[in-house]
Amino acid sequence: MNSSLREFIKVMKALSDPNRVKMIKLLQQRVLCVCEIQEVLGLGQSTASKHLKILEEAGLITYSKAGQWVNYRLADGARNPYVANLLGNLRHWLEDDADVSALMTRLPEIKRETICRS
Amino acid sequence: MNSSLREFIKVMKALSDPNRVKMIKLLQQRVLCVCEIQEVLGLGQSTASKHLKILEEAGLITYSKAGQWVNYRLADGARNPYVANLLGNLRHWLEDDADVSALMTRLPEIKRETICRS
DNA sequence: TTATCATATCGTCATATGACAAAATATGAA
DNA sequence: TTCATATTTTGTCATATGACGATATGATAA
Repeated sequence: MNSSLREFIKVMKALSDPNRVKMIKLLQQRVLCVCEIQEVLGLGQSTASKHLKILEEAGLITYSKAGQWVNYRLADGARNPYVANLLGNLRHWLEDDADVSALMTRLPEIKRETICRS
Repeated sequence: MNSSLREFIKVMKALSDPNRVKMIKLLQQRVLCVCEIQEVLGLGQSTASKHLKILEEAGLITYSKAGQWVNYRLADGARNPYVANLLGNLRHWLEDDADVSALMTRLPEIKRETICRS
């Protein structure tokens, strides 16, 4: 079990940026590729990719390659029960935030086929 | 209820520094004044004070003045149940971290009367 | 008042962070 | 092969963070 302070700090830092928190909230809805996330959040492509890497290194999300796409999804809670608890908390924590709510509303309109070209 | 993304980020940032996390762990044991915290963590006085302010502004701790001393303690969980849950989590999260364990062991030896002069 | 002690704030500096554009990789199609 | 697409990596820059010392504030004691 990995409960070092260093790991804890990594998780907290990962959740210290609004865009990364929004990414977690989005991924709690469904699996997403980088370009979908980039589109919803209005970020540069490299910026989105970098944020996703930070979340992945903190153990909060995982990815799998599917052809030219990289699918990101929430990590399952098996690795660390405290992280699992925190992510569970986060499912409801930001329900009254206007920005986050707006994202949740817009997410169903975001379709990979519309954004990406293949 | 205060569940805005901005408040959430403030909490995460407050917990993104090792010294501040240690302060929370120490305050989970007992009430402490600034000079005790400064001594245990080996920080400069201004640095300790500044970190405590950040924790206070995030709603994680509170303080009360007692003469020339300022007593810091954990905030009760009433303000935000998610924060309360997180702090509860933190009671056991870092049990196997060597640095934190060492602090816990040393804390009983730290007495305000020994450090402060009055 | 003056002196002392505990704490807070300010100024400065080195490092960390987050943004973007540009270049590098990797995959799939022609 | 060549081209286009999706993603990652790299470089640069402005801002944020954390450290300290010096100074300011606030309370107690003489």
